[in-house]
Amino acid sequence: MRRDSRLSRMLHVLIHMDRHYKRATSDTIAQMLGTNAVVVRRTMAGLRKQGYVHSEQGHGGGWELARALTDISLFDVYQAIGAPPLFAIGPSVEQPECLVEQAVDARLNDALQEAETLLLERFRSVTVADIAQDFDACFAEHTHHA
Amino acid sequence: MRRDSRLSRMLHVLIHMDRHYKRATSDTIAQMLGTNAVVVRRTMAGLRKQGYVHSEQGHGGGWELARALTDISLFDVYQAIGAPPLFAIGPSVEQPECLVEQAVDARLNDALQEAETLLLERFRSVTVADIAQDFDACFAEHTHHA
DNA sequence: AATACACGTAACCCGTCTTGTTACAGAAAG
DNA sequence: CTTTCTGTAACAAGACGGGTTACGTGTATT
Repeated sequence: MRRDSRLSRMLHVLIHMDRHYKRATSDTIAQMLGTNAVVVRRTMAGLRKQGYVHSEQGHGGGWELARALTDISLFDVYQAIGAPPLFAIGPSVEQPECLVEQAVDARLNDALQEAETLLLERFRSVTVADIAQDFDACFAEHTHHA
Repeated sequence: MRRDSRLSRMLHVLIHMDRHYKRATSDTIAQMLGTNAVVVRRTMAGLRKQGYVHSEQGHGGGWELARALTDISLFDVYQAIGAPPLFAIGPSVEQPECLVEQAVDARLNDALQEAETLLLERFRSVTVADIAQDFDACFAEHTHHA
């Protein structure tokens, strides 16, 4: 396990759910993602809390979209999974006493902050529907050549 | 231990070495960084291989700068420690078969790539000497008010 | 020569975090 | 009342940075 793949996975599943004519069970979704049902429930819990998806218990239950993909941005999904840390590098301690270390961390945090702002800005400006469109275009291309 | 702090630590120590009139031992450096001598040697090994610092064994030995801080950028140091992964998030698999997943990962990688480019650009444009100057300014300010 | 000092490196453990897995309780449909 | 679901808790696995011990090697001092 290297990098947190929850964002990627949730985007992936949201698009599949949009294409799925009926409720999808955690098991069905797990097979799509190549993982397991418990992981799906665990990760989707955040999306449910934010009202992006809805789950029904019992026989015939499962998951379904509660909002249009046009109303869900990558940022929304990122927030819904708990806004995990974006960067794998950073300063060593929170409040260093050493002034040299403070100067180092200030510069480092500046650069990281800039990158984070840009990244989250991109996340905000892209909806899951945009990605679904990318897929549609790619799929059309794919079948056209086949 | 959350985020990789090697870059921060190496920048920190390079500035201290520039201020240090003589060779610094791994133990001395370890105390500055709040860590231990073996970790220092391990991490500094990368800087030595790139020729940014030089180490001398035996009695009276230790570490010294092999280049001016003006000639070492944050990017150089980042590379020297092995260019560890910058991001803590990312796609789930390398080459997904699912076209939906491919579309998701493409968008995600686009955004990550943009952020990485920006970050490394900042790293390239800042020298360790720049940070040392920040410290000097801050230190002057500090003693002035005291 | 002997000793003390300091780097070089391998080996191992620990803490943290994501992910996978098992187990079990609750709810809804047949 | 059994089957099919979700909802959680609990725990193991794997990865990775960092801390620690141990031991080898080179160098100056005595």
